[in-house]
Amino acid sequence: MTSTVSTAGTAGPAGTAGPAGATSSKSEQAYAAVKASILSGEYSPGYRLVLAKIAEELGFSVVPVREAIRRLEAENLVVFERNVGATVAGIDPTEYLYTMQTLGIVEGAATALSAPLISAADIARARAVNELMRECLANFDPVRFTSLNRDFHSVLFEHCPNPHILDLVHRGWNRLQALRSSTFSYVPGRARQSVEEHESLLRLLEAGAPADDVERAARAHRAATLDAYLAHRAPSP
Amino acid sequence: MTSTVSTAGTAGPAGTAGPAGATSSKSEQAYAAVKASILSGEYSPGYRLVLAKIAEELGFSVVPVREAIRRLEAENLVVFERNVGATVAGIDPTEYLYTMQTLGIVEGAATALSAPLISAADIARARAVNELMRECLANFDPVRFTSLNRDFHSVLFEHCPNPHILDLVHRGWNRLQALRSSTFSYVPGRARQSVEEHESLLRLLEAGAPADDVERAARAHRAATLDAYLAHRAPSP
DNA sequence: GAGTATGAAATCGTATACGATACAAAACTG
DNA sequence: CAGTTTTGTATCGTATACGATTTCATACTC
Repeated sequence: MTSTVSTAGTAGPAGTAGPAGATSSKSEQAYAAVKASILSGEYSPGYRLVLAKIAEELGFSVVPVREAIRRLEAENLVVFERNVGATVAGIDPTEYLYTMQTLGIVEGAATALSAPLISAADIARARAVNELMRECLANFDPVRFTSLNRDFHSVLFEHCPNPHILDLVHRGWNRLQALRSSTFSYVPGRARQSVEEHESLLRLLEAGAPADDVERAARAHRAATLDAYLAHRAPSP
Repeated sequence: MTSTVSTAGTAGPAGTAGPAGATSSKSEQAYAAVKASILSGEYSPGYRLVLAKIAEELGFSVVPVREAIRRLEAENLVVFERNVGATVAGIDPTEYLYTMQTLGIVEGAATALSAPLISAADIARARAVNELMRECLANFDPVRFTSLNRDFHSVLFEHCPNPHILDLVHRGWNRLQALRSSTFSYVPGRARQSVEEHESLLRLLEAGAPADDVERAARAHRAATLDAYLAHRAPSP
């Protein structure tokens, strides 16, 4: 591998095209950079993404940056307005509802499809994460709690054999992460209940429950979070 | 009326869809034009999309065309290869499986969410379409059958109040349409069975069945099509 | 003659340039 | 002084240009 290309090598060009090996294009890099900034929170919701500015920061021209941003738009991480500009997708209760509902559906399916492929080691791993979440409850650490929450669920759906579904799940999680929905949807009593539901889910998986049951449970888990948020916020018109 | 294209499915950026006649940007136009060509079958799977050529045809420069194509790539309607070019997404049994499975999930959910909003008139409309499909069976008209099939299901999920889910459903259908999966998945006995399942679905809706039942039925309907295809093709390794 | 270097053509990726649009502030008018 | 017009600036949208990469055909070596 290390051997540089140099002259045409006899080495079979067969399918190398290593996804990682090939230096990524600038639009790829820009995409990765901006996405990372959004997910990390450096660019918070509402942040104005000025093409020229980002291009300058990265040392690229605006063209690849524009492409990157439109790609992020397709993932609903930024909002683009014609002749005005792009901003990091912001919080909106309705959108939150849509996103949570959609994620509940695709994540439920992904988890159900993963279920038969989850090993005892996976479950142990997830349980360990869940215990750390329990600690966060005591320490009042919602940021870490949210991060661990994603880790927990990742273990449950990561074996999903259908990449399309998996992609949708990741998009949903990314969107929530970009919205920084942690502080937003961190309803007092809910977090504790969530941890308990996680444990139930794990027991269901350990018992080799039918896919249908797993799906229902996973979906209900998310619906409960959504409902808690809605109830928490409903009183005020 | 002939056009089944349904402009939905990933509407313009920022959900504009501005009917106010705001002239769309060239990249919008290019997007719409190329998308239409793919869905209509003018550009079949495997067709090579050369930027300069399309740009010339439309009278634009390559930049907006490139943007349009990358957007279509995000919808899985075209495949882009670095430094090589774009081609219309082709048929691949595995991809077909992934797509059908995913569509089954999101369409099932969309239909279930629509159910309470479907009127008697909607059902009558759907039933009329289904009768036309029955005629196609006699006339051996798989192309029209497939087109009507989309119309039928559109009636059932179009009231879905969650636009994210609706968008995913449209994407799935578009992808199948681009793949021209009709000829591909038109398994002899299956079409007739499909029409009967449609009738069952309508009766379920008329009876005001619980959302869960509707969802299960809609999903099973699609799974049955997929299974028929798999069984039809399975014998040969 | 099989397989490998070499070169030319096609196409993409990105930079730069400029016109178009939108928003805001200043100037004007009654 | 309120409302309207004008002007200015920031930013986007698209065209054009050129270097980079791939691909294919050709010539070459053993």
